[in-house]
Amino acid sequence: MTTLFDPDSPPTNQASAVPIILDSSGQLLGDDASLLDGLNPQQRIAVEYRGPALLIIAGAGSGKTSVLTRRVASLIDSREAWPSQILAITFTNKAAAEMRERVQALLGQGANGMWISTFHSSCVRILRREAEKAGLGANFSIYDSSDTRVTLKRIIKGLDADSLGFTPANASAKISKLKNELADADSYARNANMSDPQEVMFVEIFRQYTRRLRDASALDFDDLIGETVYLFRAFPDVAARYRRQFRHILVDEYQDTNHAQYSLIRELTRPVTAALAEDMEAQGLHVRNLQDATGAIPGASLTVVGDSDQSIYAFRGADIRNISEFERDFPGAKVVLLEQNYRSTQNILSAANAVISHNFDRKDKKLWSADGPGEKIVGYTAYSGHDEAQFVADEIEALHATGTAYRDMAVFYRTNAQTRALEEILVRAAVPYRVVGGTKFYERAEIKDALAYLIAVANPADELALRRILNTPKRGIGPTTETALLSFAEANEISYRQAMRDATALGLGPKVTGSILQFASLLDEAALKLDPENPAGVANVSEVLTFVLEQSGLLTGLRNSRDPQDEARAENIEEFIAQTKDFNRENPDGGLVDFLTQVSLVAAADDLDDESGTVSLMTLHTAKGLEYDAVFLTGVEEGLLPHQMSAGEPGGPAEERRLFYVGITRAKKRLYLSLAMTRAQFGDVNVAMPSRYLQEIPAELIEWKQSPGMANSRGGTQPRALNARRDGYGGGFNARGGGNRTDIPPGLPPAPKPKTEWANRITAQVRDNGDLTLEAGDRIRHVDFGDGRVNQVTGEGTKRIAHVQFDTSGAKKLLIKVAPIEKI
DNA sequence: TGAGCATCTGTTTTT
DNA sequence: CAGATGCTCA
Repeated sequence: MTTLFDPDSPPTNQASAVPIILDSSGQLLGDDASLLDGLNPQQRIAVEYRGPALLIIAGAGSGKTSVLTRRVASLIDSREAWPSQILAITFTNKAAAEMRERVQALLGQGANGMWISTFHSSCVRILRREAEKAGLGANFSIYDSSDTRVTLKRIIKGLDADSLGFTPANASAKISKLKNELADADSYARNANMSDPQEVMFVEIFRQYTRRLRDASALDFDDLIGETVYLFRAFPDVAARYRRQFRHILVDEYQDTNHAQYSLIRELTRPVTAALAEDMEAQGLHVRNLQDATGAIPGASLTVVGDSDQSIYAFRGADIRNISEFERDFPGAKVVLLEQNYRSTQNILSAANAVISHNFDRKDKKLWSADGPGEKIVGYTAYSGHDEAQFVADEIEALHATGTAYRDMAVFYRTNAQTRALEEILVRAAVPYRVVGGTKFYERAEIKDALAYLIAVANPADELALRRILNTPKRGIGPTTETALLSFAEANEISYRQAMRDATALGLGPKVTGSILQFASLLDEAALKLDPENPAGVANVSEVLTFVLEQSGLLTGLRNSRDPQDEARAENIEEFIAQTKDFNRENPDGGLVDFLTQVSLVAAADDLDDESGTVSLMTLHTAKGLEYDAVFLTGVEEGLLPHQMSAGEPGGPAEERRLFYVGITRAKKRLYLSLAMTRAQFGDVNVAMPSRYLQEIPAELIEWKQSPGMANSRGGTQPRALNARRDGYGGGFNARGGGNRTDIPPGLPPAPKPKTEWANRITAQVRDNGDLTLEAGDRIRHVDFGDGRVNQVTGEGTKRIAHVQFDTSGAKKLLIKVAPIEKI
């Protein structure tokens, strides 16, 4: 596509070898001065140091993004590198976009040609470009974890492997782990104990999985990295081209890289032999000014940034040794330590330091701030998850009232399941919020269906996509027909798609045969629209989408359905159409494959919208790299943080502690730690204990609004009476030992349980006060807060909000439509 | 073929 | 509790 390199007079290669501060012309100093503005001495070194390898140990909030962007800007500004010679790897696409923006702002000019992206995006870009050598079509599909699961499920079923204890989940975890170590089925088989039937079976599963993906011309997330490494290893000339191109490689969040990613970086930073350099020169790829005395091209200069205290992705294969042994890996590497924190108050940092110091086996590092102690950390022990949520909602409102914008607040939790209680209460309390990640837009069934149509058009070999939409919308092709097609394809060694075109030969009923043929030609017709030879011109993404939706009747089917949920699904699809139009506008040259790539690689944190005036809810993992004025860290309980599942794993509790540490250090001014004494899980209510990590925070840093002790003491204050109802577990918490959730407080009738009472449904759908109108002066009764007086009503239509002064529970905001209230 | 109902099972974090 | 699976019946 584009040239890999600015052909005219590439700058010198000296950058990677000679530590310079000043260019001979002296120009650097002048321009760089502004780039160094406001940096502390360590940060300056991190920006200015030049050499083959630099490790920046950047504590939380130590301004590493700023350092990284200035470093990139200074490389370009000083003409040590063209933008196209820089490869910067970030953790999320959002971080990449932000970095690009900031570099551009610093340079005041286009920094086009820089590769700033995630590992995965960079690899896709390389693999699509080199598809032929990699043995793939340039239109290869990218399988996400659910695609992997579906594929494995079929394999396991076919092999009857579930009897040996295999599930899609555990098989995919194991395969992923191996791929992160750059192992494949064959290399694994060589070392496996093949007298163990389970091992034999696993090898077979792995083999079939690999085969299916290859047949479908698909790669999973792990393959994207691994295949790129294999590509470089198998084709030294290809590797040489990229080594020649990327003279400066920067990797953020290095502590979370796994072995495959590490290997990729190693491949990219190797020198190019004199012979290969000459080959390139002969092909017109200029190398003269990159060569050293021997004619070789020295390895690219590598900068990595990380903090081993924030390593939280071991479960994904992240190897903390990549960073802890960096100096051994890259002898002569310069190490810079950034410890001064510009984000949080000292109280927050002291808590963070205290917690993390309980991890042994780490280099001691103490974050400090020049900004003073700040507010104390607020602790709260709730009676239940709902009570905790109510505390969060109340505090959010209080902060909002005193001037903190909603967008500057965030609520963190360990597991996605915890959002339920939080959402329910936040909706009722009319707090504008947004769940970051979680069930993502693209994971919705109807969107996956629409996507599968696009994938089937782009990559005819992708059997998975094809089978997903074979009978969506219903066209009378059931499982029987599906398998018939499958065995027909296998018997004749043709693709599934081709089998569909040849459906007449299957001898099925005329009706079914007709639908198959019609479906097949629908897809073929759509594919024709993308053919560059097509005289009508190549269709863009939204045109293709509109075409398949219309022809298949997917959207109209949903619109005409009488299932009320289908209305929302239709809206989602319309939203999806709108997104493809946006994509067309923003990427006039972008084709269908580009769109699908983008969709496959969006991360949870990517869709964070800074402009939105809403509170952000997210997992602790998603929170990495972000910061907020006020942070609510919820569910600080044994079993949740640290999570039960981590207990058995080596290094588990230490990693959970780092997770807690990451959460704490996101907070700039205020930090709230909350826990619940009982938590509803899987329909059960369990008694929870305060997290061990709480005790690691010096007591004087926390001000408990309700301490674990207070909440335990019998008849303790109950400032939030949420536990009063809800099928009984309210008064029952005193009965320790757990499990007795059916305790009915004496005096209450044996709960006839009205059907709308089932709590954990998004309230907006269950409870509906309809046309209930309230005005100032009305008295109301609330299920949890008791009686109160309406002071004011604001908002319109379904978003009307009552501001209520309760007799015993204080002032609250309530979303009238969904709040559990009645007029009295 | 597919809709509707009963049972069972899993229960972390994510590119 | 939610999602998946398996069963029966139209």
